[in-house]
Amino acid sequence: MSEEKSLNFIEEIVEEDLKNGKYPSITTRFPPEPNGYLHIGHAASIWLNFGVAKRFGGKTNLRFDDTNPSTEETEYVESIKGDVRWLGFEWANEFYASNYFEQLYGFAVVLIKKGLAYVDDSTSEEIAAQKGTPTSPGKRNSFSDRSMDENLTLFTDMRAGKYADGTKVVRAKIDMSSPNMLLRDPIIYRIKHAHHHRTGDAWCIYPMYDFAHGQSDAIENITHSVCTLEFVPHRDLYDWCIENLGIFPSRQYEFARLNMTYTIMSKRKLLQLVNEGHVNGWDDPRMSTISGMRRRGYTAESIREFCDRIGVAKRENLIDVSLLEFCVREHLNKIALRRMVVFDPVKVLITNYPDSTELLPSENNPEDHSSGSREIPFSKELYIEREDFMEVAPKKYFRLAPGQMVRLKSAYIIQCNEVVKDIEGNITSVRCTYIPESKSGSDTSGINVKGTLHWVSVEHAVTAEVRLYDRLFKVEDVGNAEGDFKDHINTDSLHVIQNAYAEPALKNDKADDRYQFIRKGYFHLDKDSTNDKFVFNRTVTLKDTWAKEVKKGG
RNA sequence: UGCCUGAUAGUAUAAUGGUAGUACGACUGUUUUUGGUACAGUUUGUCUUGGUUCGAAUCCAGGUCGGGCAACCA
Repeated sequence: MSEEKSLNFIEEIVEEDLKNGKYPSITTRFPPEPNGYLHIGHAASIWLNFGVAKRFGGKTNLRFDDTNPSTEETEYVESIKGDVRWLGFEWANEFYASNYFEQLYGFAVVLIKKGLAYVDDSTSEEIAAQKGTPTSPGKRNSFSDRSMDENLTLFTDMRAGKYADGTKVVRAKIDMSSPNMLLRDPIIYRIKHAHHHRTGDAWCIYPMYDFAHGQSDAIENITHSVCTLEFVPHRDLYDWCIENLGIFPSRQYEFARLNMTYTIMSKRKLLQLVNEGHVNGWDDPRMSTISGMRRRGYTAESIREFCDRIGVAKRENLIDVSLLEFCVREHLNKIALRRMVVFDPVKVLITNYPDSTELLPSENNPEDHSSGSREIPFSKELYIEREDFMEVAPKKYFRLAPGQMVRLKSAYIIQCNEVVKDIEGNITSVRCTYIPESKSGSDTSGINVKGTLHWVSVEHAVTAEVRLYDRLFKVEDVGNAEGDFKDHINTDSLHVIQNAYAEPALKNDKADDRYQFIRKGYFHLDKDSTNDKFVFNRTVTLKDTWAKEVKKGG
């Protein structure tokens, strides 16, 4: 399969560790904080963590890093589980850092007893000031001299709820002059009288990330703890805790997080878009969330393929969103059912066609003959796309124009004879004649035309709402653009067509189907659809070389 | 001013002292009842200066540029 494909640097480390017998088998984990919905960047992390374990016969835990009760909610836990499953991954265990609160508390006691932690009554401003700066060392305060017994008592009282938020913290006693700021006696426990989504009000002190993550890894015997580059400076502290606690030696490795053009990859900013109404919820099809992409019609397979193609490395990157679009087109091309839908209609009257209806067969997917075919009603009154007719056509325009011939997909060749306009000069319909011998499948006309158009019979058309999406931001590198990221929002990212005209076959299709509206793009039924109203989201357009040609021309 | 970290076509990623390759993009062309798909081809790269070596993207030294580090966030 992908056996010849070279290993990424994480996989190389794993292969080496396995070969050396450092571990008999490996365990990884995906550790989201349940404070928001997962986005495409998380998908890359999920793919990495689950993928590496799978490739080397190991397992992966799903662990919720829920050590900050004020931002976390059960709703997020549920959405995260749904997203991971939808992406196609199965976790060996579902764990929560909050499961370990008692053990973590015990670890802090161990540190206090070893003289490696103390209770500090300073304010956060004082603590920050005493830390020094990256270029000048910090200074310990007098609280660091408290006796072990006093620290133990104070810590017990903190847990018992005797103190208000912010009045005391526990700090690890490491090195106030370390060049690594994180080692300057970092805070490991703080007081928070807040309701936790799992432990309720059982606790009023909560461990900090740095005192929870590595220990949780160790408790679960995680061999390779993979995280993003911003945690590199945390690794010293991660190792310090493991070493001084004498627990399972999990190791942390870092890779560069995914950045994508025209996209934000920050839960905080995504939350802002939701809360301030710039989008309609976390699963708005314009969002880079997994749920948004799913609703838009992306397939899990195409997202996995994308992750596979972008690879894993340590250098900062900005991946072109067009690669993601390529991946989804590639997959959808193979599975999507072809349908004809006219967005902006112009009426075509075939003057020499009888007043009757004929059923014409058409393939559901030329890439997959097993998908069969359907029958499309054809009659003398049709809709075609307004942009497929021009009264005065440029040279390379292969579509309908006075005197010009085109093929109607799966039907006949027609020729335009006359343009009908209203008093204001707007084109209201086009009068054509058809070539009876040119019927698809039994064409004896000998005529070759360059253009093929999609169409819908007026009498048989069903209407549907179609939602067309554009990128949410106007600048490539939103994360590094000048000013507030909201200044760069594309206010024209949603275009709704209330009444598109679709061939009747669309009525019978199942909600989970993927469609290609011929010449228009890939579409997916939206959850807003009802029994009498269809709503389709455009997942992605087709590649459009004609549009490019037009742009070049003028 | 300190520490950590990175640098290969436009964008990603491979080559782990021995032919700089792949994908996407861009550009040509062929096929096509989707200006889609498929197929063929073209295009563009080792940050820099030295050093080690028969041989350096790879090892060493200096420089340049980018990212990160002083939350009771994760």
